[in-house]
Amino acid sequence: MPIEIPDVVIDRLPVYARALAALDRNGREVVSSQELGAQLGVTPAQIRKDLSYFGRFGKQGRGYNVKRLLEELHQILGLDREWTMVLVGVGQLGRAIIAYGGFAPQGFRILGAFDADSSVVGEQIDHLRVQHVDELRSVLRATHVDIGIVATPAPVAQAVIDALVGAGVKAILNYAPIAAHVPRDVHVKDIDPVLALQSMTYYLKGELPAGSK
Amino acid sequence: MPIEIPDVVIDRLPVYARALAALDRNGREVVSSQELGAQLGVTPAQIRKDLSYFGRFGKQGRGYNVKRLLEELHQILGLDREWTMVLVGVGQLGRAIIAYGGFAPQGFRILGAFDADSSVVGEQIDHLRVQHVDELRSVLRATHVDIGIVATPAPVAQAVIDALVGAGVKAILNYAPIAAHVPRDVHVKDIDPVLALQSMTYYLKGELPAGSK
DNA sequence: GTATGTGAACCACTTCACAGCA
DNA sequence: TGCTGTGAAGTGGTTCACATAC
Repeated sequence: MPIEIPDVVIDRLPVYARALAALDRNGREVVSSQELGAQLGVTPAQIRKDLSYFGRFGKQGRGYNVKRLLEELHQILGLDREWTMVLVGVGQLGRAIIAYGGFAPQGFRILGAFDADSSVVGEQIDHLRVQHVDELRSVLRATHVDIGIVATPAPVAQAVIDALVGAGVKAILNYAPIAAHVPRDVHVKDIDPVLALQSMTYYLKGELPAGSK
Repeated sequence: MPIEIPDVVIDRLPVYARALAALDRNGREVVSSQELGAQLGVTPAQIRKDLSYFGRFGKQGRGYNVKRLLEELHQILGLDREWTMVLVGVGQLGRAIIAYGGFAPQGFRILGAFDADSSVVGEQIDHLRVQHVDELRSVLRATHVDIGIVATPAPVAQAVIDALVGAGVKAILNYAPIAAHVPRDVHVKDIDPVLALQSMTYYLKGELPAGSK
């Protein structure tokens, strides 16, 4: 029984994987935790400790084989297969998410798009035809979907999340500005640039205006 | 000399503020840490302790005055004024960011948009005319800008960040999939939905397919 | 010589639990 | 009585430092 692995560790693994993929593209064959850490702004010990939860991937005196470690991380994270998603909320934000080219190359595929506004339903956006949100349940019953993306206005977001969870979806990527309520076995990650800005301003407050020396 | 306030605390304050704003819109006058915590999935003690770094805003036996606490948080976070931003990278993502309606109501204003692609320069997007990235420095010298938004492809993101930092910008909202290198007095928040997805898959890996009961 | 893997020490944040006040 | 504010205790994650292996 492996001991419990901290969530923060899991959150860092994709960052390591991303850096290793870049090194690999550059033809790099080996990295030390030292060098990887410098590149990522993480201590070498952090990296070694994180990896040690999952195995012994390095060679003393040498470092880590880039390709090998990248494959291991993909396996650990489940990135060695494709994941399916549905998007709910086809406003400006939803359209941008559909158009976003960053998901597919990483194996995340949007299978369906849903909206409550019947003037949007039926519209073709990229490769998707927008369906009415009432059909969400039956679509989820018919098709295997791993992840729900929520890009609705705040007031309806919780209801949408309830519907997704009710249909068995265990992971939510939440763009709506609410604190989602989900059962403990459902995973939620929030994407909220406004919150990110609003915490940075705390530190800016004390500063001199930008540009002044 | 106030003792050092943990960054995690600062990150939570905007979340509290958002919830308080919602309560206020609903006409709610008072909340207890208990209730606010239940709403946000945070322990009441957490909330009280976080707030205690900044003052004593509650009344024993009653709770917190919603309006009052919201104002205090705005003040603490510096949200009682407007913040100016520039966007670099006017691709699909950059356009979506410009079109995004969530910044302005919170006091975050995009003053300029920049791109290296001369076929994009001059284009009018929303209220902005795209400028060449070479003009970034002179614009930043002429205009006070608090925050830089980076929405470029990964390979040029660090150079753009260097330019922003070189011009005195102390906060970066980074949408590019890189680990930014900045001096210690510059603040960076990353927005990366792919990383969010890639850590959730770790937990999904073990699960049964969605929808199976 | 060099860099990993890891128990132990350390540090930071969270939670407890209760005194104090409305 | 009810809920805040807060030292003290507890917990969990990070860093250290060194034995180990290449």
